[in-house]
Amino acid sequence: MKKRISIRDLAAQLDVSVTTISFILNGRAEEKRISAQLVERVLKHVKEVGYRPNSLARSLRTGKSHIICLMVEDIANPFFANIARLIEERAYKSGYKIMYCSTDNSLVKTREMIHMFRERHVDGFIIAPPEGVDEEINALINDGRPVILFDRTLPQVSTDHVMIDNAASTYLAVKHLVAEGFKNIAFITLDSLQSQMQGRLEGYERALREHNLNFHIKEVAFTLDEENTIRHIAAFLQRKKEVDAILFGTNYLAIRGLKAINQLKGQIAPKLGIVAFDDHDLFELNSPSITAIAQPIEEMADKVITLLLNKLNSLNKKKPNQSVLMNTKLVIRESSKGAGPELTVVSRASS
Amino acid sequence: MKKRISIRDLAAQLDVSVTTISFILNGRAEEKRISAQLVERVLKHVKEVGYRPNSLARSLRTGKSHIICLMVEDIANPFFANIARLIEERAYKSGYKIMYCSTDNSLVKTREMIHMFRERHVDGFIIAPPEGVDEEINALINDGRPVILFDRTLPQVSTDHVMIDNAASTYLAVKHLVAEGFKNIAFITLDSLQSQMQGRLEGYERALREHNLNFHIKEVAFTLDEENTIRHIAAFLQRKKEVDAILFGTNYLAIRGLKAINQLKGQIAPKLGIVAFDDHDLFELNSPSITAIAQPIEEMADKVITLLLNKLNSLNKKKPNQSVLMNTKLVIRESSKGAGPELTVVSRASS
DNA sequence: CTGAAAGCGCTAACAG
DNA sequence: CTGTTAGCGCTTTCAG
Repeated sequence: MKKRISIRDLAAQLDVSVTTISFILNGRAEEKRISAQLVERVLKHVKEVGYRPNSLARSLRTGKSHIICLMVEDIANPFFANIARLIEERAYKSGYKIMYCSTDNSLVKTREMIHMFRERHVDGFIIAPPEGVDEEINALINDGRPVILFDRTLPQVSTDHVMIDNAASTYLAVKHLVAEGFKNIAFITLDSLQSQMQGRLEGYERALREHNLNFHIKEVAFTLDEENTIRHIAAFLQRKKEVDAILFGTNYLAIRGLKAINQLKGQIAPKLGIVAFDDHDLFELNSPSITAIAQPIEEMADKVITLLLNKLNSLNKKKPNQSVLMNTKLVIRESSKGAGPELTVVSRASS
Repeated sequence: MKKRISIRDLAAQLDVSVTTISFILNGRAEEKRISAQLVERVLKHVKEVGYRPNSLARSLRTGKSHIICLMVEDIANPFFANIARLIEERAYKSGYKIMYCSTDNSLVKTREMIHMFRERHVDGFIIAPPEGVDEEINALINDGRPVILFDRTLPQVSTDHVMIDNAASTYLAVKHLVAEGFKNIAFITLDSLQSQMQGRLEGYERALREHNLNFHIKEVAFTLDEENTIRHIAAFLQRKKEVDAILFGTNYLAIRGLKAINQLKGQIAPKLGIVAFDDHDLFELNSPSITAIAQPIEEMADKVITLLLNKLNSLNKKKPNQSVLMNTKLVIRESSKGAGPELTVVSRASS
């Protein structure tokens, strides 16, 4: 209804030029040697009429928006939701707003999103990228828009990264299961070539090889819905009766796997060792409580936003890219307790 | 690096006026009787050079943005994360993008957010509002920006709503617990005056009153962190030894409550009846599995986005406001099984 | 069918 | 210190 007030109206009402007002509003009064009393008069009036500059116009003019785009695989996934929350909080404190969106790991959707955010002059990007968007992301970087990648890398893209040591995480988890006496450790993962999943697979295989144990790998199609994932996992477990422990590659695979195991009660080994990737609020309550590889979510969020703000504040100076590799923590609970520890002790600690 | 191409460049390259290109790009070629062959030439070239109109400029000019703002209490809360996900998906299919943000139930933050989104010409709002933003939201509505409220109402605001029947939900949950033989049913809730929490409280009280049972209400401060919430709940349960069942007012209270109960093993009644508000992925896996009041998330997301799109498509026609009240579903699992059903059967079914 | 031109609201170079 | 003015890139009216 009511027409928004513009800087022009303000100028007319105050009998001052728009330039002056613009300078005052942008904190350049001193620099431009505008009298303190005028500054005060303007500020007072601005407050009275509740004027707020149109940020769209400002953005169009300056190319800046104070908005950061956060693209994750699925905002309903607790890992991403929590990290998004923390990033939003920290960004907000530094005067930035966050626009987030889910990529669904879809190349097409991600491309479209990148385009649309770029058009809207988003200042920087934090992305957990699907495979294949290397080109678009490079275009972004060449365009001078800072990009931080997290959770996974992209082969062709060179920029700041925040990652966990996936291979070391699964490696140590498997060692733990072996130490607990498990012999036939399965790895239930996704059929994904993404770097983080490949890393997890690598750690699993390396640990098994070191102990001369057999691989039991089940790759679930990424596109499968919950119900079908459960069915596939259940079928796998029924077929592989020898499996005595499972390492799950992602948080939702673990949950779906637990449901599958639940349905199979009595049909499979009663005391299956279990380790999940990503911790979960309810894992400690489960019986048995579930051992999990916990990602350092707070530190990751912190690092990601710090790196981005740094880049944002030193746009022209080409700094070398930083690649941050973080350690996970194996939270040991009841689900990975085995018959008893083996005697084999291996001293190699990291990947 | 590379300068973005503008409609002006296009016009020069094609030796056609910007107007013509603009019309063609906006699908008004026919209406403006532009020759099919010219249309084709332009479209072909646009595709070749990969031109994409600057949506910021377009937005500044038209006042539209094809962006919807979704404000929830906390995007890391599974209920909100899941509904956000569904809304995003459906909006996306209709050509709208979603910007979401968490309000933290903070009045100040919410106000600021509303201002900033309004400035950026967001087309419509979907809000789960904190108390006290009535004024800002009314300003939005008066400004012609469609607003849909969900999860809770605001006393002073009249617009479309999507809500569940909170009172009926807790009422039926309590009846169920009573039928299972529980006598001292506690309600652990927030110290919040928000409509949805008040509704839940009301249903609880009504059911107890009908059965002449004692109230056992614990209001946890909204601002408490996880650890302290657990401590408060534990203290409450230790003090009230007579409590034999608990109804939790929100999903995270239920989780924190379960953790408290877990810590108190042995110190309190071994077989506490439990019902949670909001279902959760892992509730069916818990032992005992947890009975929950499940909100119809998909239907809610559907309804919310449908209502908003309707409003968006008929901006001037003032339609009467729609208030949608949805039913929840009590998913009965092991945690609410009591000693045995009582003989009392009450026939009133809804609130 | 097409072109010129007027803004949307703001910033900032330039000229007093 | 302050005002004029030229755009940012697009849509749209109005006049060919």
